[in-house]
Amino acid sequence: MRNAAETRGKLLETAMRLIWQSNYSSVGVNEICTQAGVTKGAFYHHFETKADLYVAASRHHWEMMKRELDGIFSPSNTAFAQLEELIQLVIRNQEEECVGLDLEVMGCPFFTSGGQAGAGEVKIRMAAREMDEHVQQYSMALIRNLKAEEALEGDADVRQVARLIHHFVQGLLMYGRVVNSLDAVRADLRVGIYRLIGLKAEHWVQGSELDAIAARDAA
Amino acid sequence: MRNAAETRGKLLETAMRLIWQSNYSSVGVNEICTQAGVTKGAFYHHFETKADLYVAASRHHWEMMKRELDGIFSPSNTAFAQLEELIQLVIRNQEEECVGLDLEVMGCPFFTSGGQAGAGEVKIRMAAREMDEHVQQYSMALIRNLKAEEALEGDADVRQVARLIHHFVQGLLMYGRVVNSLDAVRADLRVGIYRLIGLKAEHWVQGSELDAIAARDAA
DNA sequence: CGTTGAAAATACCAAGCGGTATGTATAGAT
DNA sequence: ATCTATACATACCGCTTGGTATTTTCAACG
Repeated sequence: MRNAAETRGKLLETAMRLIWQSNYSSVGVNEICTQAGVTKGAFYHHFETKADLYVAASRHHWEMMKRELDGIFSPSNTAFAQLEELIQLVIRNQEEECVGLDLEVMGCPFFTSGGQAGAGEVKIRMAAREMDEHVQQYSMALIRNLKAEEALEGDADVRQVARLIHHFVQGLLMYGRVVNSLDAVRADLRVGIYRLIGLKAEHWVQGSELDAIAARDAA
Repeated sequence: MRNAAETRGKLLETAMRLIWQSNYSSVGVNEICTQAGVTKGAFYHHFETKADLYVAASRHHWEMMKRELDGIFSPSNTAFAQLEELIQLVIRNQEEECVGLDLEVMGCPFFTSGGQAGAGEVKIRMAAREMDEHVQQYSMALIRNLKAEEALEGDADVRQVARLIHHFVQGLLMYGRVVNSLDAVRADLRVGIYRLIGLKAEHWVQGSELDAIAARDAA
């Protein structure tokens, strides 16, 4: 027909973008439609409710993030490279999402919405939970890999450390959003993760190495 | 007159409670007034806008939290006792706020709202920032005290570690809210903080000691 | 070509939003 | 007793909300 897939996709991406910028309850269906260049008729043809759109948009967004993550967690990367690339992905993601906006940090769309969903909005909370579980699987894989390379102090519970990292990163991104500073995120992201996973001191990347990384990234 | 202070106080507390339960943008002025047993005329007599009420409610809430914190950080407590009591305060706060609700974790009201405030709602973000700075002062004091007792590995930047803890706790509380489980918070709160501050292993409270603490608390 | 069914547009709804205008009641000073 | 400023109540404003009902457009198929 008149390209239903494209209309649907536009709604998904527009919704995620707008909700990410502010929040679920303050973004209206009308605004989503307007920004997507679509009428309300089209909206309610594709989605039953606003909440359903949000759930679909969450999954859609995850599919794209998953591709990036799978690239990072390719077995062709060492555990250290995986960790480093993951750290930089977090920063880069924020940079990319914020171009053209007066925000420097957006945070995580799933978590942000899920964490503020009231008792009523069960679907929203469930979506956030779903995403959290996905992400934690990747964190767990990373920690296992680091453990295998004997890069960690002690022998922590893999699942727990994965959660700790998750909590920390989410909190940090939120903080970055509150103070509206990506540098605030950069300042704490790496060291927080290092401390939580108990990375042996000899593997800490810092100082001149960081400059080298920055230079390589710029190229 | 007809007890303006009480009316104002009721509005402040009701607003904080409702917004905490769901979020700033989905709680209406009407609902706040109804729940507070006050009419809209009274509301707009005491506050210019909904945002102003929120800022006032934030400060009001902080005043009460400050009292609790000052008790914990009394010089009559050792640094270890301060840490321990702080951990338990976080849990207890959540327990108390949730009685009668179908939520197990509420998170932090300032941060939750501030982190989701759009680019427009500057006042809300500022309020969150204000509260964050208050809390971090206490965290910094704690870390300095622990450092003075030589309880920490290495010599980390006090201010940074205070931030790390802040990020972690906020993220954890948010997570607890998403999965709606206070046990999820209990499971990770202590160990996350220990790892971030680099508490020497010999000072870790765990296992049987935790049971003892629980028993003492129950009494 | 005509039919059919998905896709999309238009118009509309009751309910709620934040905020205001105006009126009334009451406590305290004169 | 009167006056006044504060504290509150009522009614209303224009606008937006999520959602629906109805109609129109259009591509694919027989």
